[in-house]
Amino acid sequence: MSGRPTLRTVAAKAGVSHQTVSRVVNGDPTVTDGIRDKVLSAMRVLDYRPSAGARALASGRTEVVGVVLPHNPGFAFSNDHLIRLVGGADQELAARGYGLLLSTREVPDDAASAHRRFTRRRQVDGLLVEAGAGGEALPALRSAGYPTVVIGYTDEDVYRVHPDDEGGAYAVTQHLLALGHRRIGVVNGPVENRLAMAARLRGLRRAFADARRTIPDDLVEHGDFTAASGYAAAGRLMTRPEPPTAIFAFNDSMAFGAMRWLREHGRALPTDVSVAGFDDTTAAELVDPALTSVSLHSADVGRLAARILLDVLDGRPPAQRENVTPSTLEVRASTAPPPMPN
Amino acid sequence: MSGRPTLRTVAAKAGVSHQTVSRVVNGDPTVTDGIRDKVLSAMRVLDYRPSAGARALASGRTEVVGVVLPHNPGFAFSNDHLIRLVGGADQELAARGYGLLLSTREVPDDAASAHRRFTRRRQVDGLLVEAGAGGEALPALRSAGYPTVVIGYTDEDVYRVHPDDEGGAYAVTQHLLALGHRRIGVVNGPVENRLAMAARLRGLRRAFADARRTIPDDLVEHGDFTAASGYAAAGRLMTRPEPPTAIFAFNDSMAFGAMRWLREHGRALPTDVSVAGFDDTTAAELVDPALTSVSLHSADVGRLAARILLDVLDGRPPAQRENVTPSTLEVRASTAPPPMPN
DNA sequence: TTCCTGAGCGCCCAGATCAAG
DNA sequence: ACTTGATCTGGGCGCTCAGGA
Repeated sequence: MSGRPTLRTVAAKAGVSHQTVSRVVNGDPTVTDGIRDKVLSAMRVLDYRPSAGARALASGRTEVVGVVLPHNPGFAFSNDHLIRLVGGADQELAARGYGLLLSTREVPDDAASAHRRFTRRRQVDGLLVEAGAGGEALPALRSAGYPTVVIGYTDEDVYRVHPDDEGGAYAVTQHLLALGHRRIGVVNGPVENRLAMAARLRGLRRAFADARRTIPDDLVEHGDFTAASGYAAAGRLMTRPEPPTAIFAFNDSMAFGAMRWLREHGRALPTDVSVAGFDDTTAAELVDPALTSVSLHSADVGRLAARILLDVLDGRPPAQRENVTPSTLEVRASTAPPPMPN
Repeated sequence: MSGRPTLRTVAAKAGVSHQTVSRVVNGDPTVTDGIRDKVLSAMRVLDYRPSAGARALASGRTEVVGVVLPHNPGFAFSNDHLIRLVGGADQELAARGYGLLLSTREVPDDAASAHRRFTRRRQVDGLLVEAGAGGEALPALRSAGYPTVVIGYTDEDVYRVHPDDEGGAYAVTQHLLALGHRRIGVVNGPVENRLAMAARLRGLRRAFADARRTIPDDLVEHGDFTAASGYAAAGRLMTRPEPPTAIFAFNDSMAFGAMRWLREHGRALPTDVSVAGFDDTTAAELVDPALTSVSLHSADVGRLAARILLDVLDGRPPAQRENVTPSTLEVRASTAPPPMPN
């Protein structure tokens, strides 16, 4: 006597069997129109709502996917990226009637905790895992039989989706070369993201090669994605005997740090030195000069990852494991031709 | 023959009844130690995992709460705020064994859609709703019997949690007054957020009153939380006969817009004009000069909202409907004493 | 074809049972 | 024989699926 109507309550009211009501609820096309109307109006009158729990129990599917995100404030991934990722995934999942069970994870912590929250209770049909949040747990997930799509880069042989980091870096480099820059300083990212960083370096090298220019190999510095590390890297680059005329930082935060170093040391932006970033965070267009950066279109990444997972769940797995979404160069005021040598 | 072990499988292996296994799983203290050990080892050997669906069906509770967020890129709420909110809520929910089902919502859209995704299928025990994402649907939710906690401001008589906007605005104003500013221009936010904006105005007025200063009532402009509107508002403020010496924008984006206007019109920051914002987004410390702003400690807001919802679900509802989390002033380089009149 | 019937899915709850004090 | 505490038994939560009418 919980009060809520069930399939059978509705069936009794509509004068049909519970199974017929089930067919109506699930949009079975073999239901006669007259019966369907009767059932629908009974459902409306009783304010019937199906029970996800009962359905999950009987069918073995929950129609919910788990999303595992890293959650380490101010490090590695921008909040902009994460929230757009989730928004895109949610949009795609909602369109197909799926729910999104979220688990954030403090990144240095017990390895498998976030996934286990889902899989230990069998509340999800599959998983979307941000690479930084749990690449190391993938074998366990696979053996547990959970279809998984990784968002980002991984060595594991799983479905994965990532933005076109190589293409983005290519576009930045090409843009800087076209402006006339020859000595381009690079602020590389941390080893935790070595696969994404490798892709960006490939794009950089390819752009130099296509322009038939030799890449100055003494101009790569490392940072850890924080503004402070970008500041320090800019200092190291600019105090070399032959400093660069442009700095390409592998994320926006480091680019902002580099801009700060340059301003504090009397360089005019962008006339003395150009700066470009990566990720196109909201801050990029708010700083002065606005930062040229690569937009990853994070919502598209989330959408595609969700679509692939749903396709796998529907039994039509995509042909390729690795899927790439386009990224685009956003040219803003922070990049300009290098100063004339005189 | 799905393969997965059930309570009864474990029971058979351990030589006890299924109900005893259930008691072990649920931590019933009346289980004898010897039996508990036998059951636990059987569970381990069989890799038993409880089925959330079956449990939900039998108990009527899902141990999942729904979180409804607005999702309108670049407007009204910063991504920083949202993601920290969710992170805090998730942390609290996870600690009590609850899951977090997320639904993002494009804000101008069909009113109740996001909540209905949860409630129509009865997959959640309660809801956390961002005020901007669904205040208008609250009566419907309440009548449907879903315990709900609103994050933000609302006129409805529901549990709600919001940061101390009034205190934050008080702190900013007091800070500016202490620096010597008398004419403080205000860039107010949009009417959609009128309750939060009213709280900030109260803080502003109280600070003037406590300092025994009269508030210049001709220095309030409106914006819509975008940088462009902050830019325009700054223009209107600074071209008055007696322009302000400081601008207090009711969010960071508008503050950035104001900074841009000031720079483009030859004002030195902060020596000619001070600027303060609200929300303390990541961009605040990346711009130059770094922006003085009010930190809302969004994760704390999310945590408290989750805790209140869980308390309601546990049958021990808090005494008060309205709950406020502290916000703090982050003083940075964008605020300084006004120029000496000469 | 369209609809119906019956048997579970894996769990929780209530009441029955059984060992001890 | 009469509590008290630990364990067991049966029924049913609301749905889907297979097979029959």
